[in-house]
Amino acid sequence: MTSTKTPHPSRKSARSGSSQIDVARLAGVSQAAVSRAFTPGASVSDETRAKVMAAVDELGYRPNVIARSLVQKSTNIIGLVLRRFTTPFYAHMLQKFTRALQERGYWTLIFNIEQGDELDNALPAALQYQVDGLIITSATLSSHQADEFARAETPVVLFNRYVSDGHTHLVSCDHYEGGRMAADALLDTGHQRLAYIAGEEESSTNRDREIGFLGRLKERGYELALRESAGDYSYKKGYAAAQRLLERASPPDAVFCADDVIAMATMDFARYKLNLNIPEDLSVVGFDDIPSAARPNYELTTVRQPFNRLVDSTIDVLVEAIGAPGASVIEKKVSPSLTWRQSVRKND
Amino acid sequence: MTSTKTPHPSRKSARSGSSQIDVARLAGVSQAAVSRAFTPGASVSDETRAKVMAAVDELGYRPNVIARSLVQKSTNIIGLVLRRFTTPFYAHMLQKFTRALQERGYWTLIFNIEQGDELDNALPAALQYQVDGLIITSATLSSHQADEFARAETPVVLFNRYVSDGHTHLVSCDHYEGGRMAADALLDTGHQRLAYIAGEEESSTNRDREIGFLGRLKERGYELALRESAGDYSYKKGYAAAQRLLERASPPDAVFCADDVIAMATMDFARYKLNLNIPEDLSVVGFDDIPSAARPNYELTTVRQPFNRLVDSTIDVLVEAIGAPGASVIEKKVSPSLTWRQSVRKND
DNA sequence: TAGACGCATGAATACGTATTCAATTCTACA
DNA sequence: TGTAGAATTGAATACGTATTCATGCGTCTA
Repeated sequence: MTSTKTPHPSRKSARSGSSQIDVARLAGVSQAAVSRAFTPGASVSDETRAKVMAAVDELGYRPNVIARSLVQKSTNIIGLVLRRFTTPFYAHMLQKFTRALQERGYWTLIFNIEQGDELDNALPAALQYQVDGLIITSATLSSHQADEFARAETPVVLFNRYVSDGHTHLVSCDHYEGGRMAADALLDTGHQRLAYIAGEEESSTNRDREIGFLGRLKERGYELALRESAGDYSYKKGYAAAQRLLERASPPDAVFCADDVIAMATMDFARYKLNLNIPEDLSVVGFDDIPSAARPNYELTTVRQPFNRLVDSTIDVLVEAIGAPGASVIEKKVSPSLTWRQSVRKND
Repeated sequence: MTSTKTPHPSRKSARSGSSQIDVARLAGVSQAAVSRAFTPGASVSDETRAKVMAAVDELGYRPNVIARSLVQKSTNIIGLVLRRFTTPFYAHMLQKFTRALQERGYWTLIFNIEQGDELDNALPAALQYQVDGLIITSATLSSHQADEFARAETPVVLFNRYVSDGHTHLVSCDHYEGGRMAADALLDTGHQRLAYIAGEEESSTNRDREIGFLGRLKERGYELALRESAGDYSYKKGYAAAQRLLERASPPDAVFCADDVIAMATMDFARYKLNLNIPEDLSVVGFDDIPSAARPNYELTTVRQPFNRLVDSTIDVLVEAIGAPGASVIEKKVSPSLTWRQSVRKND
């Protein structure tokens, strides 16, 4: 045997500090022992564990989660696909998601898909990063895309979309039912000339809310008097849509807005540009019940999406799917409720 | 023996689809060839690359980034430590950060540190996940913590903190200068009785803004008449602070608020509860220039933090530090500017 | 006291990739 | 046509960890 054994003087490992091998050497044990000292259920004597931990402290060793992920085939990372960061509803969602996931031992990897085609970019990336699961908001999967995740056995939950393809888990607020609630709220209080301001036309949430609203109107023998579209869920677009709507010859006496931000914009335009009083001259109903809807200058009556329940359910579904791969598809629909405040006139 | 040896017929790799070895086998080449086919600069003939890609398509193979990260010692993941998700300023920051990082080929791993001690949780996790770099907002590193990152050669940039310890990169808006601008704005327009409403007392941004404001007042022979503290940057706390401030016996004629949200709350309280006119009866200056500050019902005059420049600079610094480890510490201060709107009375 | 059994341990291996190294083929030029 | 040099290739190795397997040891029971 030609000894020499590739000397490689003090290589000291380039970047990630020290490894379990370094710790093992210093502690006078095997690398396996070091690994076991960090593995909860493993079989290690208190003595070697103590030796290991002493060496760990001396070297400032930290486990390399990437290496662990490679062998365990689990990263403890959840991918979160998101498109509307600055909208209050989604900002709160993001906050809740990251917090709740952390409490369950997961970290959140963000995929921003605001630009047009970025979903096609994000999904492969999520797969390549071996995320343990994926939450998709404001987007839908093609069946081909769903297949790819199925093949990788990576569970996906669609958040606030309801396009039952029988392939992807779904957790959504019942926007359709929410639209119906808005209709009832306005009809029960005696309004006659109803309008709807749409948000993003392509989004299924917007569509479901509108369908529910119109359907309920028809059921009760009414029909929609006026319709405007903001185009997206921004304040600015909402404000412009409100202007187009309210400056018509015969304006509505009540308007249901696709979300709270549009509703707030509508109230602002009505009050500051038209000097209308709310709710005396115009009733407004929103959707979401974001925190600012409760501000004293809005006091918005709105359809409440049950925030925490939506997020918790989504994570429940995802975690369960991670634990039991191949189980059947879960579809959960969460009911909204109506939060009564001061933006609807009661003139029965 | 009773056991049937648990045959495990076609193991087929449990989770992550197929590997380069599978591709190699199918294409009739070596695993190294497959790797090279995916490595931009590598030496592969067009012929083998074609064979590889054909096999890739057939198997639906995707590179495992985790494995790659292990050998390359680089994950292309940036950690982002964040505390205030729902505050408009930080919601926009998050949006910009994820977008800009993606454009440079990085993905964002979120560390939510809203609970008290979670920074101590997040930092080790970031190190264990081998992030290529870390951006920390609304928090500061202890020198011990900074040392840990230095040892791991993981660059850290503190965002909007200015605590020069000579150890961590820093990118910040000049909040001190911003406070001075607010003072000048109010004094130049002839206000006499000035007040300040603080945000989160412990935050360095709040402190710097106040020190700048007070310092400039003193320089010009004035002093602060009244001070209130919201306690944090929420609308609710701001509203309550405004109430305490404005219901005093001799209220101010102008108030500088630690951020736009507090300023908006102040305006709302003044108008809806006290029937004051703004700016005739009370002038208000905010800080940040978030989009909603421009809404027609606020038209808030405010100190603008140069949003895009802050984010871009932060990423520039981080990327440069990743490319040149061991280089000297970078500290970049970005100047704010004043956005004039309608919430300040001009009575010179 | 012998045997059975559980616990601790280290050597070896696997995870999926990039990269070094040596060997081979190809190209071009004289 | 021969050869230097470039281009291509596969075998081997490394990255840092978890885990299997066989072994050694001590303890308990009969």
